[in-house]
Amino acid sequence: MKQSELIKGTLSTLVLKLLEEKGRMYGYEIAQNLKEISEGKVMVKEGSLYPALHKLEADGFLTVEEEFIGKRVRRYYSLTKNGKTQSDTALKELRSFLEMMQNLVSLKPQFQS
Amino acid sequence: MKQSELIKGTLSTLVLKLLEEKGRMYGYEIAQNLKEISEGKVMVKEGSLYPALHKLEADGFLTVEEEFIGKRVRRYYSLTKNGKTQSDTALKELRSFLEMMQNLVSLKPQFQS
DNA sequence: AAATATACATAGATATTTGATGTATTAGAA
DNA sequence: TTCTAATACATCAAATATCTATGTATATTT
Repeated sequence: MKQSELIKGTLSTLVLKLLEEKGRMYGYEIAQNLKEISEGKVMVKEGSLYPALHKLEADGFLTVEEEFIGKRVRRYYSLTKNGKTQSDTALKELRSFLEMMQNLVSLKPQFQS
Repeated sequence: MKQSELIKGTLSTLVLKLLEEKGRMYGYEIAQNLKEISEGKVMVKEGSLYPALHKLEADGFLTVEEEFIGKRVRRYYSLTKNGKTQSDTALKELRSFLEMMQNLVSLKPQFQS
């Protein structure tokens, strides 16, 4: 099992969390940020990130504003009201899941049936 | 994001861990055990579990012994030597991943760039 | 001038899980 | 005793999410 395979199902939640904290980010920035704060462990690929952003937008969780930096476009994303709600829900679920998994992988034999 | 979606990529590792602890289990037993120790949160479906077991067997990580309980067959699985190694490796990776994810979802704004 | 970094995008391949369906035995409740 | 639920295996089609690869173009650094 590759480390990268484990991230499945968590990417959009991480994106929502980042946007909740930073307020406004563009795709490339999100990828760099995830890489930094995970110390190189979360290396999200463009083929994962951009479709994920498009889906979050289509689901009504993000709004986008295009800005030109010189001639190059940047698509800045922010949370909608529903996005804020979704972020809180998803984070709660993810934390609960992580706690349970920690519990499962650290169970000592003597605590089992 | 459904809780159940988050388990992706972790099922075979959980199976390996259970087998390492219990020594010898059959499929149905594994499913029940995961359900119990996760307090109903991990409800592995047959369509997930049996293919996963077959794959682990095909990869040389598990051996199987068939036993008849009355007329009903049970397929008991155990770790091979490679399976033991794989179990240790996968658990180490999973624990490291969980630790990192815990860190990501609990980061306070003031600790970010 | 060339190489690297920034910044977006999509298509096809891959992997895993789910839902649905199937077969059959056994145990317990009505 | 008959019906239901639990036990125990299995497979297939569909859905989902990610990765690899590829593409385009601008900006910066060497």
